[in-house]
Amino acid sequence: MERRHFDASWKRTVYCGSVGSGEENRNIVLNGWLRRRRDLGGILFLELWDHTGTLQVVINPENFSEELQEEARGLRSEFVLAVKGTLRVRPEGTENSSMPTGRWELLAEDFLVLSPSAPLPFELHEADRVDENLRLRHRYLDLRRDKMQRNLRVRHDVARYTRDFFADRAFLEVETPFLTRSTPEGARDYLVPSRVNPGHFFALPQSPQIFKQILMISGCDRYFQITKCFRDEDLRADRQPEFTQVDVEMSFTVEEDIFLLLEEYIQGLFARVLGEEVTPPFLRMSWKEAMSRYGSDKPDLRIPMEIVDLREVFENSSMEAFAALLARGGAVRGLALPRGGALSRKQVSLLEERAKELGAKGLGAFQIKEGILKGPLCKFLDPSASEKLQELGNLREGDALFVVADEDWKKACTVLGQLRLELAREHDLVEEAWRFLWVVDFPLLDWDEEESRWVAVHHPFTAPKEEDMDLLEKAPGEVRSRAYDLVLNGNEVGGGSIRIHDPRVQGKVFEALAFTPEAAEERFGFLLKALGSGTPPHGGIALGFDRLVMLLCGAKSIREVMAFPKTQKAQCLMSGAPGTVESQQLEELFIKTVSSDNPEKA
RNA sequence: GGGGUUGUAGCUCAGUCGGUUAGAGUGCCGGCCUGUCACGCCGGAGGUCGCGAGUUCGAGUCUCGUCAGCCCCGCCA
Repeated sequence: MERRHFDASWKRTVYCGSVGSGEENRNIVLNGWLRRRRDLGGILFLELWDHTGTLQVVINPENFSEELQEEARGLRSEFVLAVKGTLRVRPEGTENSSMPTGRWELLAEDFLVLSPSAPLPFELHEADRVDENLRLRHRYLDLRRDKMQRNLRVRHDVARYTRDFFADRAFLEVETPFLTRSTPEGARDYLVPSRVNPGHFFALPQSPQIFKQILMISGCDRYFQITKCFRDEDLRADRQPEFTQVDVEMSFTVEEDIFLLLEEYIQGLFARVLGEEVTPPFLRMSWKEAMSRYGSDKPDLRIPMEIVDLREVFENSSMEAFAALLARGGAVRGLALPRGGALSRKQVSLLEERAKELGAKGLGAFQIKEGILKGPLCKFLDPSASEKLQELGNLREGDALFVVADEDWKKACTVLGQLRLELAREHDLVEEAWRFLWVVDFPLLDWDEEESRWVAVHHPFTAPKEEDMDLLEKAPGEVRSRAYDLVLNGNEVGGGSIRIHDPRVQGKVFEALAFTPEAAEERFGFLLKALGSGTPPHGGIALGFDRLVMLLCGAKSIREVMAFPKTQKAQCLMSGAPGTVESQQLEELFIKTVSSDNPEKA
């Protein structure tokens, strides 16, 4: 027989998932992958899949030559087929109501195998239960599933909406370079050696921060970009070495403009992608309040548990360690767990262990059982203190209260903040909702023990609050910045700030960061020069695009919404990146490696 | 760098107190079956129990080490 091939006559006339009423009895052609096969001996049913869905194909041997019957019996999972035939309503009683196209089927008249497939390493319909390792190694198969196709499509929809949203509001999309200069502050850079400049390196951008500020100085007025950023740090479920940001910057702007713009953006996004309503304005909360009440700078407001101050209970109690700690300026904080009274001694001691792991010196526990407050610390509390404790913790019958004391107020809060998250998950206390929050008034600087100097909490170009400027020299840790984060259900989905537009202020901040004028000149000279050439007040925000898409998809990890993500060791299991290179390539770059496999143990 | 957890057939898992030939479901291969839809029925192949030591008469099981995946802490301006 003449060898047939994929010519124009075999091109699909309709997608598998989009057949519908009004098309009955038409001749159609489908192209797709064979998802399932049910061979009844005579009649043969195929489920043909493409990214739009699946349609049942009927192969009745009576309509086919011996040769094609034989070929049909040899069809296997994920073969790529073109099928010609008549679309028809299924015979009465054979409809499948659990299938979107279950009223129809294609009565095949001819088919062509376009490509065979080797047996699969895992079954596609069970991929959600399969080792992620395996899915990543065979990502082309993993992505050939409705769920992953849907995630990719949501991602596409978010990107498209984003582009339209900002373009409609006179934002200019500008590409900034990937081959750029290493920035000493912040995350580790990915480095790229320059062949034509021996011994010199590019760095892949951690964010387009400096470039977008320079675009403002250039008079671009409003800029946005959906762009990759790179950080060579350890990975998490919501962190990849390369990730995508929606980067936004505006000139002649103040915080309120950014909040309004982003709230409108988010409202439209949720309406468009999920058809759900979220209503601005979003709650705003100072960093200090967030830390104090939730022990986190990205509190999950779906959890109805709050950290409380127990100073009043313990400052005059006979628990001398706590009283002394409080007198020295330390903190005693508590977190109530509804129905935590039922926790066993073992469960409580596991929690105590966990608190220690998180850096607490210990964990005090109270439980109310049958109207009586119980716990090892009870003996230090007189009746009024005991009452005060129950009142502050808002304790009811059957509840528990956990107490952490620490010299450092922040430490006490963050330990309880982490326990809050873990307890809420364990005891199913996380409400179903979209809870947005702006966290504002971040500290500008944070003391770095290792380097024994102040470092920027956000980045070194964040503007300090005008009213805190005079603290910059006296009490750097007290200075608040004009930075803000957008938080959704405990995830930081965006962060930004009003930037410094006065070169003198920028100089002072560099000074506070212990950069000598020479070091500042060496590292950021071009920015300082630009700042001194007519800089509009400006500010902006960067949204974590992958995280946003993850939340919209209801996914547990950003890997689920990235086509080709990397593992925790920053490897691509499919392509095998990173890999070794030819020694000639290294020579060209004037690079010598110390040891090819394990430099640390060499 | 640290803590936790997982690793047994292609895949998902079971494997008792250390005991003879390591099982199930599914997939794969072969046979039967003309309205199935997770098709059904019958048969078959398929194992470096992650890897390496050790204890023991005997190790999938116990001990130590090691590798890999994932989650978390540190880190992520």
